Amino acid sequence: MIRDQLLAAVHDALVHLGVDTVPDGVVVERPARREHGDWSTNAALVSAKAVGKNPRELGQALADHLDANRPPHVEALEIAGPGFVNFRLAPTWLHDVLIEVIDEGEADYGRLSIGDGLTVNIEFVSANPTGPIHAGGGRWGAYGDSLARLMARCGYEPHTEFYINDRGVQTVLFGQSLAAAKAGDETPEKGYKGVYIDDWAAEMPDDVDPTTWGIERSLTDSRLVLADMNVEFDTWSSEKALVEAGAEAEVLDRLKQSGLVYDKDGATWLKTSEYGDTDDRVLIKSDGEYTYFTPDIAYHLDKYNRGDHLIDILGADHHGYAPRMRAALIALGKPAESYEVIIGQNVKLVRDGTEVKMSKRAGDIVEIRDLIDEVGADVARFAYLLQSVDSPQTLDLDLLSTQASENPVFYVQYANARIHSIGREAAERGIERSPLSGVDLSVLDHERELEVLRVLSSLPEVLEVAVKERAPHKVTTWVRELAAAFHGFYRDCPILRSDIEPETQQARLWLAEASRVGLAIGLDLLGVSAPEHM
RNA sequence: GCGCUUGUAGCUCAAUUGGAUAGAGCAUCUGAUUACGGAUCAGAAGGUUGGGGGUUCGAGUCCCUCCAAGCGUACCA
Repeated sequence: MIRDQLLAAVHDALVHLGVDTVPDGVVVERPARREHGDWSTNAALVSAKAVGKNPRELGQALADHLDANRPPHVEALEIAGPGFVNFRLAPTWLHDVLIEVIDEGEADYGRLSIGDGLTVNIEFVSANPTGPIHAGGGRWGAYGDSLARLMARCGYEPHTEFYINDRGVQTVLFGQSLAAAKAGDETPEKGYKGVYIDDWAAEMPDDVDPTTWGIERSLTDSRLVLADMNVEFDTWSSEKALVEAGAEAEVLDRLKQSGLVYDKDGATWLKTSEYGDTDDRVLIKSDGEYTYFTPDIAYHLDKYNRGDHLIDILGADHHGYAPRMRAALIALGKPAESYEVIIGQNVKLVRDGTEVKMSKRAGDIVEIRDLIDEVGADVARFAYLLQSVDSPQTLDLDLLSTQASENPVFYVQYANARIHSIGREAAERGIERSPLSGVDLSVLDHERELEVLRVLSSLPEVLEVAVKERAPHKVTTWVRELAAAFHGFYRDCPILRSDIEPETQQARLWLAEASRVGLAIGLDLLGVSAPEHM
């Protein structure tokens, strides 16, 4: 890749100029501003101190040396600002990008190997099976699924899981609430209320265990709505099954071997404070029951059977949970860095200008189902992935539905539809793309054309940063940029118009095809469809 | 009180993880269509990056300190 070639040239030049050990901070990057060239290096700024020169002086020497030994495509070099060396490249480097995109195609362009085959277990959503998933939970579905897709493209082997808390106090209460609703009795103390309880109770047959039936009803609902969002899990893990297989006792034994288990006040504790937790935690309550924590440790241990690296995606309301789980896993001999927790900030839902507080028990929830039915899966999913999970998200339900047609997702999908429209129109006129190897790409020199290629060229870098930072929203940003570049190209560079030279037409047809490939890759990573018509 | 996270344009959010003049969308205003889909394109306006201090060639980004918001601080799950 061009970037590596430039970096290698910079390294050589630095060594030639007496910088024996090139600092790690030396990079080749894309300048923020076009007038600063196509690529730029901070080498002189970072290395100046080591050789006792001022940055501009070193930068000039660097530029001179690189000018005398030009890397491929480089047309001009200049020194700017505090000592940046800027590379100006001939458009040929972008024509090479087009060839690369077409050759590698949807399946392989931007595919990276940085994951090196590491198996990663990603758990997300894991909403309690005591009701429908609310619109806030949809964020984790969209995020987790896209993260898995992103990791798969970057050389990891992700395995996605949904943990089902299908036993314990809450599930019993849920069953009781269903039974009460069916019998027309009052909701039990701290029980579950809401329209869905009444609806489900009405569906419930007479001769079933309400808890078991209710959990299954809830899971069916969750599976369907997640599938509608294009979110699929490789494994649905049942807490109940784990417990019935004796996993708690087993994990307790293993924990005891760490010497960190002790009894106090009639309860059994794990000394999680040994590994960074603020307090020790209870494994077995004084009434003899396991806490939620114990089977969950067993579950996390179990997940290592399906991944060498664990990722938990948790809402901010569960962030306090991470230190104790990490401590427990360390106690079990797992490397601290093999357990990763991603804390996502919660979603705030606004309707009629006021926040909707969500609680399953109070029955006041906005279901993800409602959101999808109202705005569509693509709009919902794109909206979730529009921003970083580090920042709290405000979803204005009114805005999302009334502005559905102005949603950025349509802007991107429209670009795709236009490309397909060109294809249809070309077919109708009997115009075909001739083999790329015979097409003269040098005619692609319009700024609009080059901009499309520039955006396409950045995909590998975007994916690298996105996967390292667990930030699929960067893919969203990129795909919007690509759509913008394409719309600009489409507007200013006609392809099928009768006065367009055949050479130009061929090159532009291929450019459109490369754009299609880029959009397809980006939208697929986001789990959003790429319709051919709109 | 303590801990985690966040604070960027009127609104919703970006910003190549320390780079050059902080960018998009929406909303507002102004332009563009004998065209392959106008769900488009171009432009204007909008900012003391919550306040203050520090680190260095260089800070929205790192450190300290205030301010504000969200979340957490169970022998609940």
